[in-house]
Amino acid sequence: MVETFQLQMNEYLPLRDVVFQTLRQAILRGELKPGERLMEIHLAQQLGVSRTPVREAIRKLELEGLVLMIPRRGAVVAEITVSDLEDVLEVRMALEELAVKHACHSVTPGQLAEIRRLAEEFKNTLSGDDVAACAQADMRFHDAIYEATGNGRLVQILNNLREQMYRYRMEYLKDRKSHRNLIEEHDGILQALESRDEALAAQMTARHIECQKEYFIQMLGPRE
Amino acid sequence: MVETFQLQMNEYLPLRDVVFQTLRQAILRGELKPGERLMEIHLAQQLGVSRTPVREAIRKLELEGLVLMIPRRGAVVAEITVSDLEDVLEVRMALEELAVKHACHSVTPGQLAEIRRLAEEFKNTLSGDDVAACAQADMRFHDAIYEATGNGRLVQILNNLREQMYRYRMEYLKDRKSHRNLIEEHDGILQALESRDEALAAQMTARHIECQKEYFIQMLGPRE
DNA sequence: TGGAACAAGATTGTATACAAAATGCATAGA
DNA sequence: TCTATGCATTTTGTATACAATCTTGTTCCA
Repeated sequence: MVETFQLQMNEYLPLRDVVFQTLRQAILRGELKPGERLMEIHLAQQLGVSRTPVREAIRKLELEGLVLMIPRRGAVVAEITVSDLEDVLEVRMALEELAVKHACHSVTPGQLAEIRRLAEEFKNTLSGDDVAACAQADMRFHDAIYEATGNGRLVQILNNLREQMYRYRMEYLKDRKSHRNLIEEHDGILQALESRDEALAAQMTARHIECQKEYFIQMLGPRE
Repeated sequence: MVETFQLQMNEYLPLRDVVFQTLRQAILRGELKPGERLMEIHLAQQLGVSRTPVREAIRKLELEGLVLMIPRRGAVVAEITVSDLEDVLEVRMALEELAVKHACHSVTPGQLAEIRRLAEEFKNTLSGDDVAACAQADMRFHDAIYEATGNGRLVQILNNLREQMYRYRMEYLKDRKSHRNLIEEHDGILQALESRDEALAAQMTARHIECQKEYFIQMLGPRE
């Protein structure tokens, strides 16, 4: 099985960053599967670069937890167990609640309008078939809320936690049965933000995460 | 000004990891100051290794946000502003509360005994003069609580957030006026855990963080 | 047939080499 | 004196080289 992920050299970026992003996406999207070994020479040849940028990219993936380093054996794509996923979701729940509560009193009218627009945009993508576009739109909606907190560190951690679950979110979005709930949940969060009701916003957000959690666990439970 | 941080090659670890930990500590402890450039050859020579492990270490520091990469100019130690510190503390507050509440119902009697022992040990170190030892003991006390949650991701993030503030915590611990409060706060948390009172535990933890926050802000406020 | 020992190949860890870019200084000209 | 230009130096980005280690497969012996 020969994977073929291409480097996209749009702008001038160091190769290591391009390789990092390429490998990162390949892992998060499941093109590189858990347990698979990342061998430097092979990756380098496939991407048309030398080992050096590949190694540096792997160092970053290592810190992010996406690959596991085994000394003198190299990197393997990290497994994600149900238990890992539950751990991540528990932290995410706490931080998403923090974010939305914070946003309730820090969001500007302009940001609120943007969030409203993004919620609408998300609804529109759901009617289409492009799951990746849905994921993008969903991400932008939530990002707008994160940004409204003005807490850069919170934004960074939440982004990271969300991306840990990219694969599973895609499955969730593919399932049309979840669409109705998603729209309602986003609307709920939006309304809570508009009325600046912290408690309600937290509650809506918690439900939003909880629904995903149940789906993931149901999806993964039987397998492992 | 010639910095002299030595590599400590206790066990067999890849050089890149030794370099990473060495540079990381040097930054967190303030030996490498914000704004300072990290030049590969110099660091390599100083540490007695080649550029390769140094570069790989820098890639990890970059992802962690401890250094800032400027393309074709290299790495500089990231600035930490008061605002950054407040951001970190806000996230930490939420996650410390999550951890202690979780621990309230997941801590085993054995773990509780260990936490009690570590609280005692912390008190003992406070009577001495070794600030680093105090920091260690404090860390172990909190780690034991984190571990009691059984949530590996939460442990990892909390550890990381705590280390972001290493420098400032040291100042806090040096100030003998804070000792009395610290002991009381730890006792409060311990008692809440023993009675498995989630609300009280969260409240005690919040106060613990809040005190540190006030100290840090008071300390840094005038300067920047 | 089973297992241990050894050898060949593959892979990582580290060092070094080389090219491209950025910086800084010196010098020339207005 | 001030500015601009060009050259030398420094530094990064990438590639390659070499050694240490691990894996694997084969052979030999019990």
